[in-house]
Amino acid sequence: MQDTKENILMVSLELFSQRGFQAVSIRDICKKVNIKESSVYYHFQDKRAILEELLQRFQNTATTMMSRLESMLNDKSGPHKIGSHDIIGNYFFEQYLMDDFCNKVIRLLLIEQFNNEEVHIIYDHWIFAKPLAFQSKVFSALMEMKIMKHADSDYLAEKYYAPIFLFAQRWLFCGPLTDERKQSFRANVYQHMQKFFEEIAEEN
Amino acid sequence: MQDTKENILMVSLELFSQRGFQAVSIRDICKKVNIKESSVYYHFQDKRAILEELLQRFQNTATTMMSRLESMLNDKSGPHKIGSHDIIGNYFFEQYLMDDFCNKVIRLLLIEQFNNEEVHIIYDHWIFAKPLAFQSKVFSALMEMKIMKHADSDYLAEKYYAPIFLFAQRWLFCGPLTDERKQSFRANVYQHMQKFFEEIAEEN
Amino acid sequence: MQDTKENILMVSLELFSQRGFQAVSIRDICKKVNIKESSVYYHFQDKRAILEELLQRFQNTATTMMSRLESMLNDKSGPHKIGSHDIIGNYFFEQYLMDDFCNKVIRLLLIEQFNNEEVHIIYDHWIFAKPLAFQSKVFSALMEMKIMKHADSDYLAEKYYAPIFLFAQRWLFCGPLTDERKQSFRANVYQHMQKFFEEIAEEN
Amino acid sequence: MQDTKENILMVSLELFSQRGFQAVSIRDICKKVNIKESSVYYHFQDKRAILEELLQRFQNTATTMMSRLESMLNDKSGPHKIGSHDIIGNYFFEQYLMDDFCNKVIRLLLIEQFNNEEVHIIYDHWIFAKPLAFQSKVFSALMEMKIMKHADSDYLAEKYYAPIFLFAQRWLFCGPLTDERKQSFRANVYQHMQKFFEEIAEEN
DNA sequence: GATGAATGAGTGTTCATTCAT
DNA sequence: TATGAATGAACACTCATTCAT
Repeated sequence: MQDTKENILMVSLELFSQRGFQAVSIRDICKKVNIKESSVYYHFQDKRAILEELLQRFQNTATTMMSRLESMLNDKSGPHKIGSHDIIGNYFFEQYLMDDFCNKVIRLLLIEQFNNEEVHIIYDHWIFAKPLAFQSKVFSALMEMKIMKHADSDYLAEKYYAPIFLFAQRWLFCGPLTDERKQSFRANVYQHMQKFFEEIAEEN
Repeated sequence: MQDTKENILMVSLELFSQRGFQAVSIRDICKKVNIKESSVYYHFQDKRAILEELLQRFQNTATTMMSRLESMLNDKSGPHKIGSHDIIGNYFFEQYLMDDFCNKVIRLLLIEQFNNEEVHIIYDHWIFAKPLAFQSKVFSALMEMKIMKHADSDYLAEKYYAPIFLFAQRWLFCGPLTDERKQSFRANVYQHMQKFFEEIAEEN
Repeated sequence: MQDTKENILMVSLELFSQRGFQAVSIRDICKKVNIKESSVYYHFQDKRAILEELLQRFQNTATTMMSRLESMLNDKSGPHKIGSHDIIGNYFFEQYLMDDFCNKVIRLLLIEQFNNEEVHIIYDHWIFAKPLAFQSKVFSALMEMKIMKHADSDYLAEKYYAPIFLFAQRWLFCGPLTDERKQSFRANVYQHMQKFFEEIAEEN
Repeated sequence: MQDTKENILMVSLELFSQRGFQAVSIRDICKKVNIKESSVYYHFQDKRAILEELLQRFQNTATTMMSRLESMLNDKSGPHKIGSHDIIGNYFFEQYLMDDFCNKVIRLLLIEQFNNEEVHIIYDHWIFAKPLAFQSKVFSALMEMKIMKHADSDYLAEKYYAPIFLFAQRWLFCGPLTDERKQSFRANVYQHMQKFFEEIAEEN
């Protein structure tokens, strides 16, 4: 029933994430969805409303993902598992950075942040502020549990997250999200994580 | 004489770096340059040609900057100085990432890389491949000179460059390039560099 | 039951009388009636049919009003009373020119007469031909009854009706029909009528 | 040279005066002018700007006409001539109410006054306020010159102007301005003026 | 060097209307 | 009775570009 609206959203996201919001025309979207242009306006007030619904959905998804991760910090074994990267790998990499929907929205945010202050704020929050803050909390927890040597957890979070961010930018937010690129990302990122925790272990 | 052409280029870059190539119209450019739309076509074959001239100039600048850095590797004291970050600070940060012209082109590349394979290649080259390769060579040189403990120089380059990249993205390639943002970048990045070299020193 | 149809008619008239037929959209009407656009087509064949029903109702109302006035001419005391303006004031002013429904239709006729020959004929008939002819008959009756000096009754009707028409155009068919405007109209028009009959009386 | 702009204005006026501003499309105008729709936007900022230029020109014309009439009041023989209707006939009837340009603008004002407060003000000024005030001044002048019996000049102006207005509405601002309609107007209006001045003469 | 004038294709959006439910 | 969903045609307007001057 609400197929058409969903199709419009998904096609729009695909195109917005490639060319940016402005450069995609309603005609472009409709050609791909196979509807007439006027039909779009039954489902959305205007072009902008398509963008806004996408951003809203992204923020809901990201919020859910993050609150799942944070709830693990309260489990006894949570911080361990997060350290040993199963969890981060599953939630943050597979279901967020490499998830088809989220990946496209993040590209879109990346492009639109210069145009649109609202977008810039969302981008900064979900790509920098939130992940860094979370990682810092993880390290604090590990320090409290005496698993890690006491140190500046913010600085550690940066050291830990910066390569993840770099690999993501280089492999996941450049051209089309192919399986090869995902593989390159995973290889780089898991190597980094392993070495990072080895170095920490040595220090103890 | 060639004032008008220069004005067109600079105004175009300003706008392209904010909204992306497609979303800027010849009208927008001309309004700011204070000429009529038809006049653009005396100086440039078409809109695309403006973009291409900008990309060409950027590549020339970047090439010059990089070859200056590389020529230092052959000086005896070069690798030292690069390590002690005067040089990187001056050439790579001040005259490249934070230079008005280069900063704007890099934003533009960031936006256009999804649309335009040629642009993606330029972006990847000058933001990832070249800086990482150069840094790796610096570490190799330092290792050969026994100043650094022998290790995987590519991996070290990543560890060194990733936070620089992250801070650049976060502070220099988001909204307008203000003095406050430049200062945030410098503070973050110099702290990282200092700690990085301290850690290396400790290991020796 | 037929509430919706009635609402559509009244809202349409309101809007048509302000902006003209063409400039009012089905959407505009439906927004005010609080129904969906498709619902209109249950009650009316098309947009034009709304207009036609309004015109029909107006003509019925105007016919009734006029035939009431005319039937008084056959009463002995009718022409007297018409002369002494109670009747005209009540029927022609209050229940016609200043009646909410009729006033709006007349505005609409005024606007649409240039577009639509049918409308022009209705406008001319009910605003010029009928009132002038009726007034002429009144004066003829008064002359026959020796109450007025014999003269050209058509010319007298013009002299009598022209200021009424002017005041109506100036106060009743310009912006919103406010109480102040009604009062301005009444003041102007009753002064005119009084002076007119005084002058006639003097001549006798 | 500026032929195209002039053509756009004249064709627009023709159509606006028939259907009203909103109901005329840029397409309609261009079809008649024989240009492409985009060309309109070289000459005018937008559709509204066409209307505004027409209103401006009308106001200039009307101002000129009125100031010519008023300057005659200061001539000794002016008020006489105005009374004997040569002047009014030439300036106010032939060059204003029946002038092709002014006639069309007045129709347009008549239609648009309900939509547009600015238009309503212009209409009221040039159709009611100004002509009535001028006529009142003429009568005052004639009274001072002892040519007319002293009386309420405002009231006389109304009596004099109302039939002119009625005939204008009935013959000049209904359908197309044909020669027959102009003739009907002239016949009605000159008869009224003659009788009006005869009646005044009798009173002396 | 620069512009006045034009244009064909395309922009987002609104229109009256249809029709199955 | 009313609506959800769709549509073809039209809407005002912008686009990059051309070309004679």
